[in-house]
Amino acid sequence: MAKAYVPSAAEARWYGEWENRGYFNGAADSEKKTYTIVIPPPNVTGILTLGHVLNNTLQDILIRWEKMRGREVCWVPGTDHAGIATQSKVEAYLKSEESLSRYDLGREKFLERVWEWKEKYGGTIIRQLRSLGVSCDWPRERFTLDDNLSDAVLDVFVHLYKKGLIYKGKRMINWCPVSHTALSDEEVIHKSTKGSLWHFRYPITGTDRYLVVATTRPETMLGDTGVAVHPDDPRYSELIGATVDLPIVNRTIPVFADDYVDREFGSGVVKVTPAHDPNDYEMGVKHKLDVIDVMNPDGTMNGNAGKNFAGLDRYECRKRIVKTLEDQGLVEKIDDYEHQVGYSERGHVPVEPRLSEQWFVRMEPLAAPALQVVKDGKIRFHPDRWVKTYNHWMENIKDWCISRQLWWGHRIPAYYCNECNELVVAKECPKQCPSCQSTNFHQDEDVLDTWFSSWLWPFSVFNWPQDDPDLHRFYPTQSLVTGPDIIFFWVARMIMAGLEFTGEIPFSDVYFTSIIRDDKGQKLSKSLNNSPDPLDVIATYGADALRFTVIYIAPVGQDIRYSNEKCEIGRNFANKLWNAARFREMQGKLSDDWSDLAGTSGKNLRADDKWILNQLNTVTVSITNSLENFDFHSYTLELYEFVWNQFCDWYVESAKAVFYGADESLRIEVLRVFDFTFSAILRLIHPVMPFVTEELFHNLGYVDESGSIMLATWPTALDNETINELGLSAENDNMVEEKFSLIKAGRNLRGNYNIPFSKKIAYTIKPTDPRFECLLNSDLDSVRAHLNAETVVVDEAYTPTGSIPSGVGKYGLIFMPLSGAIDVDSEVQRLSKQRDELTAAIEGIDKRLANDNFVSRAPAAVVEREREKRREFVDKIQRLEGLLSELVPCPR
RNA sequence: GGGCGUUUAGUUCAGUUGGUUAGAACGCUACCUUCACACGGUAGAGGUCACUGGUUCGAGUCCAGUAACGCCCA
Repeated sequence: MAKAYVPSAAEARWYGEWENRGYFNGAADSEKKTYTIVIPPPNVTGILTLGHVLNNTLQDILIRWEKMRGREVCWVPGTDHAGIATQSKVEAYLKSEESLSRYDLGREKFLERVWEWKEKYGGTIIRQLRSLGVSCDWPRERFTLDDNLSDAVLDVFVHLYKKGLIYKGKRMINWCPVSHTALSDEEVIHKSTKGSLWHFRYPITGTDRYLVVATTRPETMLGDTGVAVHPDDPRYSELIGATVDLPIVNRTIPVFADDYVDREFGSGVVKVTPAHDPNDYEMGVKHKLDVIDVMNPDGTMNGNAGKNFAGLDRYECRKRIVKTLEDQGLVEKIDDYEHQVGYSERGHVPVEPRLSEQWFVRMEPLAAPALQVVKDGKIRFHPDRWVKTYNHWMENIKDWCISRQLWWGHRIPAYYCNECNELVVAKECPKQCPSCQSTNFHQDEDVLDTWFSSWLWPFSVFNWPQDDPDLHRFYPTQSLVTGPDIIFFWVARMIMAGLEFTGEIPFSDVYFTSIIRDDKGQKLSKSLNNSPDPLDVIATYGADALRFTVIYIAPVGQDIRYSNEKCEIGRNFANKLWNAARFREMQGKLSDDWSDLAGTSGKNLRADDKWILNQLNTVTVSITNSLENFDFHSYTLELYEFVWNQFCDWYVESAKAVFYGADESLRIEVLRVFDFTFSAILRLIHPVMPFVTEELFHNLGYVDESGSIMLATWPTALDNETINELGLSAENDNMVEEKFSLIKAGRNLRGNYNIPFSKKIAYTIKPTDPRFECLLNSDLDSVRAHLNAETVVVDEAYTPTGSIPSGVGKYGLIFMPLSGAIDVDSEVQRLSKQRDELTAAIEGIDKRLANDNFVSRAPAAVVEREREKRREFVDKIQRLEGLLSELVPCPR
């Protein structure tokens, strides 16, 4: 084996092998209980980001783990067609390559080009995911525009329409002036923006007075059709019913009262533009105001704006309006003003509220049952605080605008009769108009929001509504792993869709991942140039290292601060594991009976062997528990701690004493314990580090060429009978750990005199407890190894004569007899410091014990623990005093 | 404005239902290429647990308030 782990070799060797052997593929005809995950389908135009790394590693951990636990697993991968993103990308491509717009090509030709583009460049992310080692069921890969999935979309549309839950209507929607399409509320990002609050004077008709209106959007004044004040505002009450002369356009518009108006804001007078503001629209409907649309779809002004402004961009128009009003003396003042502006998620420009004809889904009836299943705990969120967010949105749910003025997507299955304009909603173009019997129809031009296909993903991937065996076996799915940013877009809607269309919850657990930021806490973004390419990271540190690190550094339910350097954590850990295996390989071939401990008795084991087995047992239970609770962070923390600080630091060193020793039968026993433990370690790590564990499982001979750790079983806790037979106990653990702590005290003595660890020296241990003495004598070799001692003498009657460096433990003392002179002053200082710390601790304990309230009210066990602690500290102090009294200054 | 979260060592974070002298990693200091590993070993320094008050025999942990930062919604 190489001196250090080389990830690229193992990665290249195993991924293709796993895939070829079909390990990733769920079998619908299997008898096993199933475990299914559907991937959050990444954008087909996307490339792998660290967010995907985190998300997919988590899913892979679950899948690999459940497979080892004996479930028939199926992880369905795929991509979504990402309507706006993909269409814009291809449009930009055609523009730059061929100077063609989509209109030049026409709908059909353009779509051909998008498909071509998708085949050529799309799905990069799917190929990249493989380098991460994910065990997706690739033959089941789906795309939201696949025939089956499209069919599901049409079915659902027709179903909801017939049920009266889909309607078409003229409403105020969010319009993206760049993409020229409607957006749902969820696609609008509110950003705090520095702007101005302009105060304009609107002359009151027939007087020389005026009303001051405050606005953040001067250009919309061209479409004003009213002015509103609060009904109880005494400043304006007499003007209600009057009119003002709208400047520039010279339109006479009414002053009316509406309690929507905030008297405190601005001047307390609101200009009302029903065509360009949702609240104004509501007021317009209520007060029967005219609706005058002054803008084109691209955000420029139209003819209604008047010839001086028509054709201008909305922001250019704003400047000119202000200028014009200033010239006319109609600007009262301009205040700086910071307010929330809605930006298009895709177009990155402010959205324009716009009145237009769109398709909507009535959400309230769908939300009610979806709210209930989460309330009932049938679907659990992790961390569960997201339930609050979910509930809040669901309880205040608004109708979903699902039509998009795009070409790339599922075209709305609505047909209009060319003769009488009758609307027919059906999966296919009707043969005959039900109203006028005409046979000529045209289909609605719009396509559906991409999420309208995504919300069906958990069952459409299994060919719903067809009667498919996969659907019966693998749906409902079990876990969903996704970002909290799409809880509304996707998670909530999937729950609604699952219940509405299949009558079942689509999954039972939802894990919301952390958001990855850079190490300064900034969001990763292309413009900041702070998003590392995961493929580069994998090339440098290895896929396992990246996987492990990302999980290890992810605090539960909080943002991750990531930097490439942090991947050293995972790389070093993989290397540590590798070298532990390498050490084992040097000791000869694998034990024949490594897979269990049958026939082994505690009589044949050393205390250290019992200790590591008990630790393994504990960590196995604990890790399994962490995974069951979706606590991935703890999972990696516990693995790291156990492998590094327990197994490698203590057990491997302890085993060396036996491996390099003369007792052949003991050697066989210890090798077996080592092999048993290490095989469990590899299996426990496998879900998060699939490559190195597979490589080592083979290198050490746990499986032959044709086998795989993927097919190995997940370690479980030993039963009580075995535990008793092996003599595992907390008492033994405690003794062993006290031994380790005395060893550390011994090493510390070495450090104090700058004696390198490589130099073998003599130690004497004076046990103060017969059990401890017995423990030491039963395995002195390992103590010698841990101390790198020439000799270790255990002598219960030992009395130091003269000044000898020493350390104190719970069950004994350790001495480092030196031939040369010792530094008495520093010895005195060191031991006194320890004594003083203990004295202080005892003072604290005495204070507690002197308190009657503590003694009478605290649980007896707690009080007893304090007393026990006190005894221990007093003992230690006595020993320290004894040692101190022996230290005599050397004559100088 | 409403909601959610965070604040513990220089840095990034653990810290179970309140109960040892509050832990780890990285970084730092000293020593060490010893026979698995310098992607390593050994030892060490480093913390009035954001602040104020409360509950309690006992608070990093529970409660209330304050501050700062972050996210979501309006």
